[in-house]
Amino acid sequence: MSLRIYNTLTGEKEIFEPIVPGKVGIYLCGPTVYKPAHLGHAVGPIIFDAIKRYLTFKGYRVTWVVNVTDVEDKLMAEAARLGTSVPKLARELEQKYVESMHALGVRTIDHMPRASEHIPEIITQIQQLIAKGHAYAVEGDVYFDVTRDSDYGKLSNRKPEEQFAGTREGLVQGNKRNPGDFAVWKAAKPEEPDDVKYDSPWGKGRPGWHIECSAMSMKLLGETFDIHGGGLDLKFPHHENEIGQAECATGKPFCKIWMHHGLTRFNTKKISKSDPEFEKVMSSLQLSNLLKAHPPELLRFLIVQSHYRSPIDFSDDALQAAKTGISTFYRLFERLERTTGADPYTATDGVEKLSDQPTNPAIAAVRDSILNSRLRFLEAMDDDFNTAGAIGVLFDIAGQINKFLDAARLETKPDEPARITAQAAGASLITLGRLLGLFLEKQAKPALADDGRTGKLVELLIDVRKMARTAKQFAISDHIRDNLGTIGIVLEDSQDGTRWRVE
RNA sequence: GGCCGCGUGCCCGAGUGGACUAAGGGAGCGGAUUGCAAAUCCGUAAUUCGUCGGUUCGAAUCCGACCGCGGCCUCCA
Repeated sequence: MSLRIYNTLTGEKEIFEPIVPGKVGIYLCGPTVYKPAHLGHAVGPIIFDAIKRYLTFKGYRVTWVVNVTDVEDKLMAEAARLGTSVPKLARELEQKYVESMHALGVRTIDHMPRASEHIPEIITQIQQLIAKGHAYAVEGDVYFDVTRDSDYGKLSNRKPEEQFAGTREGLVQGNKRNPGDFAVWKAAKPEEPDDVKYDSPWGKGRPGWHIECSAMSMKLLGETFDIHGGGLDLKFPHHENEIGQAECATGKPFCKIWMHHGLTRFNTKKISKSDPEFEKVMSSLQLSNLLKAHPPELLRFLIVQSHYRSPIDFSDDALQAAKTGISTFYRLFERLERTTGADPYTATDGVEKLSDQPTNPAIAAVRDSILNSRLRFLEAMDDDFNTAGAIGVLFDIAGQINKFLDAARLETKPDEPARITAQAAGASLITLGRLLGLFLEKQAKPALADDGRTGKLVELLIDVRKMARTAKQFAISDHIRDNLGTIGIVLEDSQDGTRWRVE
């Protein structure tokens, strides 16, 4: 089965064939670092991290680039408002962004180029555009001429001449030849700070919003590369303009596949900067706040649980449901460690490594069933990175392992072949999950904050409760369990004794 | 006004012409297990995929109309 990817450019799922066999170049539009990142900013990185993991698993050598736009009008305004400088603000927010991404398991980015460090490349590209008649300079500004680009609009299916008649408010014409033209270079104004004024053939100024992506992607990935991604809201104008600039400058196709992910919604609405509720909603959706309130893996799970092209409705209910769901895996991993004596997070050999030698039917059944699920997982991923379908398979596997463990009773009945099977099954599950960036490392279990004595006290209570149960003094035993429950200590009785955990 | 997308059980969410007698999760209910719970396992819900038509031997899947929701049209991940 071959990998198919939905390409916005053609509107179809296409069989993926890299430009250079065995190698894949990916560019994802990263943040403009002028405000703290919110949940929506994590969607692209999370799904592309999973995409890179999967492509790497399939044997491709992948180079993944995420830009940082650190010279831009909004940044200047925000820096002025905060009484700080643009570079200082940009570095601060970039640092926070990188930390958040790392916490979320996004660890496969190869390059994070900054716009401010690619001014020469940007200027070169603008010069190419001017030389070929695709851009023109007016009073220190340089504009891209959309009328000189015959297939401008092919990504978003727009024709510039038809575009502006019914638009909400007429476009500002200014010095532009056509209303649809856009700036590739902006002249500096005298009152602007010196650290955002760059020398250029057109005087001091700074790049327009789209040009940094064309310049940096081509520098790192070549003039034509495989995959360009970003949020659906960037399709027009940002990506359309990138294509225009890049292809007019080089005369070559810019990017083969365009992938756009869905937007995060809150109260069934997109988180939009023009929303009057924006600021209020923002603080609750700010990544740094969310990451303080919830395990990062939960947020990742929530995002990867729906298909990347669908919008994600974020709510406390959704978060709670995801939390309950993912705990199925955590419980299973604990159970595996308990019953096999091996930490599934460090295991490597999955069930596919178990021999086909005739063995007992239960072992053969769980092995075959997991092997089959593994295939379904890969099929889902091959179908336009259907992470939602893939997670469904993960739940199936967890059920299969639990069932096997229920039957094998390893807690009370040592059985080496069954133990090895359980261990391998767990490794298979974790390995597949890691293709989605899940189960990267063991979750810190909620624990009692103390010097160890409280734990001993809990053990003592469990011991007393056991005496009560033996004597059928259930009022006493239930009193102990119920009241420990109210302070977040959950008791679970089983054949091999009573376990407790903190919630 | 133009362009694009979506509408699947109580909720979320896969599936996009025949292997669908429509994954999976959450909630609910029933059962196994348990002294009772918890955890785990098993079972249970859409004769139906917004509505109405059409194409087809066959449609949740393709086409058309309509209804509803959302996105973009130079702030956006």
